Amino acid sequence: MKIISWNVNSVRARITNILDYIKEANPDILLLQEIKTQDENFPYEEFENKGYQSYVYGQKSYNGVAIISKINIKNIDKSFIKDELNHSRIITGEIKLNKKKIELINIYVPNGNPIDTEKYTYKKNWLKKFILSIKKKLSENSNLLIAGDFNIIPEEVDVYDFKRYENDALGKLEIRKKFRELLNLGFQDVYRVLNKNKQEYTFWDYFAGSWQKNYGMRIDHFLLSSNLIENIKSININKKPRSKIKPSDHTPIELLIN
DNA sequence: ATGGCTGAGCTACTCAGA
Repeated sequence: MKIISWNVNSVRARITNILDYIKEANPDILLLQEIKTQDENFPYEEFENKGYQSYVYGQKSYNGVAIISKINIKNIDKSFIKDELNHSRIITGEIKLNKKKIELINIYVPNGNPIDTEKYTYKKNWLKKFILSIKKKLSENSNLLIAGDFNIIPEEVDVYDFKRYENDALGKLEIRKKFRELLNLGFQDVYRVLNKNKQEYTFWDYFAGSWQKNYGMRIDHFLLSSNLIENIKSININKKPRSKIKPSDHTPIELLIN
């Protein structure tokens, strides 16, 4: 089973790129973030024509997440946390894999910049609530897959120049500790487990030739419950979509699991 | 490098992103 996570930065502006990518990558499940549209304007038909059903938690202009799937997803939930700003940032659902019931948790964590504003407070509170809900979920189901745009640089190796981000909402120790807190609940950062020291990124700014200079960061992640680690076949950051015309600033991460 | 580039909503310009 191939599960892919991708912050597309508007599903409608990106629809051609996404459909081209699906044709090549052929995912079973595609977890999208930042779809930037309300449910009623979501391009359901374009995905349906390719054999996918869409489960959408949209929002006008900003945020928004969706699960695009060839297989049936059960118990779709859009209220994993109570979001204090009513942002659409989490959609969850269940799949069956080798008799294991796996909960898919697709997230778009707040950016949090600038750090001296309420945006940073919102990010911290959001992560706090999220971790609490994960703890609760773990007491019901120990097979969790959390994927998406975490807006967290886990370690110094995960960004082209850490010094520039140590006082940024993506790289501050306080935020990176939230990531560690999640791992300590019994999760593995799948990319890092399979690539001990590799420096690869999932995001490059549109500005100042960041892509060309490889000024990127690894902020999109797959976290998997430790007891699912034996099921992993591979994980791959696919840089190709970032090199296309009219790209998202993020590129997809592809997980193969059996 | 607190800049610069992109998308949405809207139709001039702001907000948000990271």
